[in-house]
Amino acid sequence: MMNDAKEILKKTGLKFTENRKIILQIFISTDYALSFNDINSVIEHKLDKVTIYRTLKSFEENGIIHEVIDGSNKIKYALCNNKSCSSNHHNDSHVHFKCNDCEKTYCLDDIMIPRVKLPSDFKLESQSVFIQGKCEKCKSPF
Amino acid sequence: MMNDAKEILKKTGLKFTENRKIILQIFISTDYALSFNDINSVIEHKLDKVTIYRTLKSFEENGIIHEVIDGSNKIKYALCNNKSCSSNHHNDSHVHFKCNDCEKTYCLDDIMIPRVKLPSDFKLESQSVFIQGKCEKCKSPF
DNA sequence: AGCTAGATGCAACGCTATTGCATATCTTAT
DNA sequence: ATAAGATATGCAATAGCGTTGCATCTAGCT
Repeated sequence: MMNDAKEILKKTGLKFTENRKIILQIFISTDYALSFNDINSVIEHKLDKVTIYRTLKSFEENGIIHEVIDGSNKIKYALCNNKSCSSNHHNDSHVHFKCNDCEKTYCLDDIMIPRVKLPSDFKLESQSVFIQGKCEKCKSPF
Repeated sequence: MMNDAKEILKKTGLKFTENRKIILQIFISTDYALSFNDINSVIEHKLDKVTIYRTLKSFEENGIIHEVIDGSNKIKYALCNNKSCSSNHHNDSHVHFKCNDCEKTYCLDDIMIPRVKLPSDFKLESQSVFIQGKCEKCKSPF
């Protein structure tokens, strides 16, 4: 079972601490990208903010989560479901969808990204697609 | 000649001031997206920062520039070359390219964006493609 | 020239995120 | 099980980006 916090942390060599378990489990049980504030609310401000920020950084550096860009001007992170994420390189070239109503941003890992043909003076290294719209819950008023 | 600051401002109904002319001309003569700091450097800190921020906001609200999301967690703006931008709505669904070396972000207005097929529970409202790599200058070491 | 809405500048503030340092905790070796 | 070393945590302070309130100034009209 890959979605076990302890297993995931063990693989990275990071120390297994209560705080990290708590934060990682929030990621595991959430299907959208999380900001500092999202996490802080869930844990009801019980951890120091520096701890949260540093935890997120170290998770990212160890290939557990990746940064999600959604124009909110806040750093958001989501679990790396892709096995090819590592400490050196994130393979996060997938579709990100942000709901304009609830502001939640989802990783759509399963959607194929069509290749864009660039002018020859640009060298492509990674490509992601960012879509805005309405998510299922916000689409219908019920 | 559409690239005349006075002409552009006249169309919006915004007052034509020296500050706005200066800032708008920076956009006209730059081919990549500009942050507050980019602008502030060019004008050598001669304007109050509030003025710059408010100028950018009003330019955006009047369809002159649009926000460019490039993961820098700073607001960047670029000229709306698309005629369909207005005070109500920006038609900025085009490719953005960010150079991982020089950090400059370009709007590639001429590149066609391939449509992505979304799961049926998401409703698409706008789509942009964000590419990272190396720009011409940074690609070759000369 | 004078009037008025809108533009500007200054001061203060709020929020996000980071750094330095002292203390606490995990992990490994004994 | 314990001690030692490496790493994680918390507190205080700080930096950077962006905004708001308010007083003053100016563009553009009559």
